[in-house]
Amino acid sequence: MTASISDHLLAWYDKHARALPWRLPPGAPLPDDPAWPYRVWLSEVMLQQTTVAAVKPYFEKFTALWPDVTALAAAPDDAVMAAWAGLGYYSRARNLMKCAREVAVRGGFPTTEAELRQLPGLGDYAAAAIAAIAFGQRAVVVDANVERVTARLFAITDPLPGARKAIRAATAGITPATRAGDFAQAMMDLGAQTCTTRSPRCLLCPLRAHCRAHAAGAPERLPVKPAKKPVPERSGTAFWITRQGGAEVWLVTRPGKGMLGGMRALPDDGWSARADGSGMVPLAGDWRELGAVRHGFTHAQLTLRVMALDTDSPPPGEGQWRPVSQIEDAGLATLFAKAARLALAGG
DNA sequence: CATTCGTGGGG
DNA sequence: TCCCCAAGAAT
Repeated sequence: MTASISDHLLAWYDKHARALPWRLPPGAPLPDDPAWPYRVWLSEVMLQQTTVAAVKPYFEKFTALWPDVTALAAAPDDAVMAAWAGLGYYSRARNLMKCAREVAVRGGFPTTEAELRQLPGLGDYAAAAIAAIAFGQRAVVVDANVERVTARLFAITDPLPGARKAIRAATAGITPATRAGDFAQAMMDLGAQTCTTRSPRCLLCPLRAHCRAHAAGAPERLPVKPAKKPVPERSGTAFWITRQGGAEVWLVTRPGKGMLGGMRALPDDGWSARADGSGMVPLAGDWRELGAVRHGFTHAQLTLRVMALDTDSPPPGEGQWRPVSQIEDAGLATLFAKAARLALAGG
């Protein structure tokens, strides 16, 4: 039988695999070390909808602070949320803690795809990826890279998300019985570096001869994606409330669900992706207008006005005074870090 | 099935 | 500047 797609791809991967902090060299035996599945799991969660470049420093920080799942399970919530600050999609960090604690109680990660799928924060993709990469099991791993590569290989022209079933079936058809983890990572490397969204580098592609979209002449058109909805424009106000002449600032912890859920933050006027903030100040005083910051979310574009007040009276509600000198370590999401920077610059 | 959830980099 | 989107999951 002629060499298969997976054979070609694995041979390519053996030469061209990216070296990544959470990855073994191609073909390496799986370490018999509980820290190994932990690192695979941590990287997979961090990499959800997030670029490799963005993940790297966070992966290094997390593994230095918490080298294994037991250590992470024992960490206080606010420390984990603060360490995640800036990486985005904060429900991942909340689920990360839930998952770590479940895994610590049961004495280690489960090794089957079905069991992994039951853990918080692990969906179809991550469960398959961890089963294959961490435990060497044959699992069909489909992320956005694989979706793109497979749609092109087989010239699947049905638009997403309807095409997912066919894409998954086609991916299953080329997933090998052994080295499924390397195969998945090879597909993702290929998608990230060669079979890219806008201008695929077909001349460098090991699967060029197998690719129906390349043969047809317009691989960059696949997969067909649905039109995106317009992003609404929102406005809100954040409050930089200090005491002792600006030495300490009042920070709150946002509710556990919703935008920036569970994160330490500046108090604000209740803006959301769905509605503008009220614009009302939380306490009376001689407020100063410092200006505004712009911040783009996936589903809203926000202009956040920043107002400042130095006061001796405690603001209403839960919160705590934090030293302004350590604001960089307070664990603010990027939006509020921008607002804090504006305040520190004096408007 | 559609919506909600961040952020930073590249074209 | 603007738009696109990246190792998706939860609801």
